[in-house]
Amino acid sequence: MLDIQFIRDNAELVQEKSRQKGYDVKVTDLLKLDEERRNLQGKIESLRAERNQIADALKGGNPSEDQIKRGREVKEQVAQAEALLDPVEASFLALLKKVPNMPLDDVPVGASEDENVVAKTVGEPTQFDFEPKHDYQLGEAKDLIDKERAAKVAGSRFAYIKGDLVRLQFAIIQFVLQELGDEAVIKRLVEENNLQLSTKPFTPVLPPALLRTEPYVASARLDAEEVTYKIEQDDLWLNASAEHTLCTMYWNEILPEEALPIRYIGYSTSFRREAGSYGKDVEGIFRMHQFDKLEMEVFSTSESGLDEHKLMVAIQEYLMQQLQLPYQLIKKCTADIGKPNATGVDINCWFPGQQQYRETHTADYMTDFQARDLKIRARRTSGELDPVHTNDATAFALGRILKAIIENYQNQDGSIRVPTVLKSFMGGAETI
RNA sequence: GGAAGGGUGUCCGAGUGGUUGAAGGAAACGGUCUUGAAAACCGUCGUGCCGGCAACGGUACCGUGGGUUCGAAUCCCACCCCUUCCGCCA
Repeated sequence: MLDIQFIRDNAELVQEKSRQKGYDVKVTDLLKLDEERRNLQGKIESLRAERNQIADALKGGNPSEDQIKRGREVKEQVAQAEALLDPVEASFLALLKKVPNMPLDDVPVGASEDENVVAKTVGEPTQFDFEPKHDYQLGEAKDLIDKERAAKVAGSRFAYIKGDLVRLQFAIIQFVLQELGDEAVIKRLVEENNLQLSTKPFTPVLPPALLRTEPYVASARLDAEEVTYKIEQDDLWLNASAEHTLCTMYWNEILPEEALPIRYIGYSTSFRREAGSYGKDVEGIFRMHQFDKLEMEVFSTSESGLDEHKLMVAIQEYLMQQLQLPYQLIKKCTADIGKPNATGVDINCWFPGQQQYRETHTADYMTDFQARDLKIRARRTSGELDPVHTNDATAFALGRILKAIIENYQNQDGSIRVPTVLKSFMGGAETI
């Protein structure tokens, strides 16, 4: 959530920026409730002070009938005042939670994803002297993807990924862990982008794939039950991304400033109900109920949060360039960055089967919005406590990136070339 | 699934209904000592909210939510979570 003090001090700005994000919150209503709440709270607190004084005076026991009577009266008054405050407090909190994070000033203002801005295009759409095929055509022909049998067993939007395609996935994982675990790579990207950052490499993490409601809600990421699977029996949700179980890792903790930045590269299977997207992308492995993902998560100080975001985008581009995949860098507009985000970038990779750029990566910078709810704070060397800043970003969503490789690296005979940087992890194989 | 034990501050850990925002220890910070460091010694040291320019004052918080009481970390009820043992299983 946003800092209420910030909202009090910047009511008009908050109203305007919320509107830009498509959240029609009534800031004046919120502030009215805030004032009401503070008034009631003041009254309750002075009544409580009186109650405490009475109790204090009676320390040691043997109170008289009169004293007990007076104590009871004040107690009754406190209860009445609290009963008035409770609903006000509840509506105040509900409204406060509706306020989205403020977009940074350079986020393009737009009403829908159509107004996202292409910041740059790297590489050219892959050229073929034959009609390029889709992932499912190539994958099914070579028995690398079997969705039909998966549908029999698990339903639509599931697949058996097989054979060399599995080896390719593990090659990508190995490659990413190698690059992100290499301080020299991080250092180069930090320097090339003029970032004031530590060169600390990313620590690989295998997080749990399920999480409980309470931390999930606190992460501000459980906004739509349509996208997330719930295990009713056990109050557990299947994570829709490793970021959900990574950002909640330090829930309710105070981290020493010296520990920051904390940089993780998580690997987890991700589950999505895709309830709102019936009929969309039903072919191939672009939009699945289950896919594996390598996800970066960084906890940092407030000063370095934005640079950490830039570093993560630089890493995404670096990885795409290493795989020599053509892509566009998309600056998401206010309507598309999402409620907890201050800024957001997508990478859309070129898919020859569809002849278009489609989203394969996203990078989210939440400033302190997420950490305030998660109560993750940094103990600064000055002794102050400060919510940390959080960033998450896709390294690779394996389903989509496998599809991108299959389609961009296809030969006319249906074989698929192995990207150069992955060959060493594929036993030197040239094609699959 | 069966049984037991626990959730207290940055961490460990004590806590008899009022003198407890909470002993003691560790860590951290400041200092004394030292050529320097360590050790030793002295001091400081929870968080949120409200009010105040501030010093500070008020209030809440001992897993969560209720209850009893003039007064609850402490008593009662419900729930959540963790650990250990047995069973089952990878």
